[in-house]
Amino acid sequence: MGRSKGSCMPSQSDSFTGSVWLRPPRAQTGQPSLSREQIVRAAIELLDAEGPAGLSMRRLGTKLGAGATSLYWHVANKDELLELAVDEVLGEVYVPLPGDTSWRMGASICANGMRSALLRHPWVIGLLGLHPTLGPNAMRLGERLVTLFTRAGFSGMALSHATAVLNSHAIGSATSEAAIRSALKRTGKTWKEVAEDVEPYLERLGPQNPHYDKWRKETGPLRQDPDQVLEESYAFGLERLLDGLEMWLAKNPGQTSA
Amino acid sequence: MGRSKGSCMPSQSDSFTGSVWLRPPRAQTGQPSLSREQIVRAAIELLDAEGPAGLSMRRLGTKLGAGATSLYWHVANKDELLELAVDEVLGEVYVPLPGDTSWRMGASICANGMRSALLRHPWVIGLLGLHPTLGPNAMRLGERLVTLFTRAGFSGMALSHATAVLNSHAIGSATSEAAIRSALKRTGKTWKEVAEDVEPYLERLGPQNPHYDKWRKETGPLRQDPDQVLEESYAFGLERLLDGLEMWLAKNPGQTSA
DNA sequence: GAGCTTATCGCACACTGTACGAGAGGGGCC
DNA sequence: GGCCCCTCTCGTACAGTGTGCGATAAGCTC
Repeated sequence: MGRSKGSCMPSQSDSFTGSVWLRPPRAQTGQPSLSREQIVRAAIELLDAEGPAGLSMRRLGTKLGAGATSLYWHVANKDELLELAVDEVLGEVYVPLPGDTSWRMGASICANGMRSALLRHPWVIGLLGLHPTLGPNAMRLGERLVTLFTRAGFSGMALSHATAVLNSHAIGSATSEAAIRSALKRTGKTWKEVAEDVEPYLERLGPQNPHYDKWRKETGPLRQDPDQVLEESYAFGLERLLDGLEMWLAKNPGQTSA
Repeated sequence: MGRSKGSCMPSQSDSFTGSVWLRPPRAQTGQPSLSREQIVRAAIELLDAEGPAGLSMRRLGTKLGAGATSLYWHVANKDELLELAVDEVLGEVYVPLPGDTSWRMGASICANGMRSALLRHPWVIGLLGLHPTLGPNAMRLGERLVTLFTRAGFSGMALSHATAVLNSHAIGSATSEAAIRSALKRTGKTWKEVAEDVEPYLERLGPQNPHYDKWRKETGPLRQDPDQVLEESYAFGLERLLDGLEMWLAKNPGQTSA
């Protein structure tokens, strides 16, 4: 494993980030019993079912009825495979064309889509910080968001910032939510059981964190339904965010140039 | 490797998430030449220097002048070590006590601190989605945030939602930013060189993403200084968010009960 | 047929996390 | 002193990892 010692394959030049997207695809005239798309889809299935640790090239190979190293013909290495998988997941995100709804509704739909895609495939979250995602599906998302926010009245760098903050909210919320869901799944416990487990620990730390402790005892977040709380928390943040963007728009009416 | 087959150490019961925080610490009366804190700090150094792939138990051991398996006395397994490392990093985040500033300024400082801690230690980002972070430093952060937002006028679940959205913004922004910075670092290229590499790819995808393409050519995000753009993008989002929260406060004046 | 390209695969290497059990060293008891 | 026990360190071993390399096979063009 270790740091890559430099690929020796001349056809795969490591331009920016060694990213898949920037090099020409493989020519193809042989007898392909394996295809890149097939590989990526199978990888996603494995990752969904067993998390990041569940994907190994050997397991993926046998799942496809192929030798492990056969995959390396279609995919430069595991990192690249993961990049492809991430973009594939981004392809699931539905973003409405503008005109179908208000920009505010459109932005909500987009963020919701992003959030739920990330929650369907939580392993993506841990990969987002590694490479910039500039696959075709990521680009399509960008296109739709630009369209949406342009119509809304954003332009220039503010446009990019607005789309970025929407994305950040989806990613950040999904991160926190995935952390909780993963713990629930891993332990197989119910929320109530977890709450009971954590209680004594929180009790012990109470004196050091008096305000939190007070809030916890008054509001009792651990008594509530986690699905509802998480959803509500995400939605609350989204609304505040959109309020803030709307406010900015009101104060900065569209100057048509950048 | 594989899924853990259940620890046989009776003193380390796997309650919630198998999390470190919920089990009693080791008794200690021997001749410790190694300590948990020392291990965690060394792990952080390795991770900072070489990223997630740079940390292996063996390397960590030799860095500490110890055998690899000696570490397992102080730390149940690698996952737990990472959990400890994450909390240690969260300990770097400075959150002002309320009264020192307005809640809005306090919240900004907190989010800034979170963001910069994540950017100093980008490997943390990939770990946040795996376990809920409830180490003492995470709790301290929670305490401060609750204090801050309570004074601001939030209460009940809205309080938790408000802190969550602030966190989400910091995490989400840091994720996007870390992705870019990691690519720059990995390739050793300047932003300008990267822009030139990506250009033809974007050009090729232009026809499919006309609005994005138009925006890109008018605004030229790739021509700008990335440090400034990223900082600005984060700050823009934060301001919109705080605006939104302030607006909510104005419309929902503090009912003192939950 | 020859020759070239595309694609698959077995083997090997360096490396991983960590279970296991053997040991060293010190403290408390008789 | 002698004894035991508890804390801590470490060597060895095992199953499993990503992937470089070279040997194949299968199809296309001449």
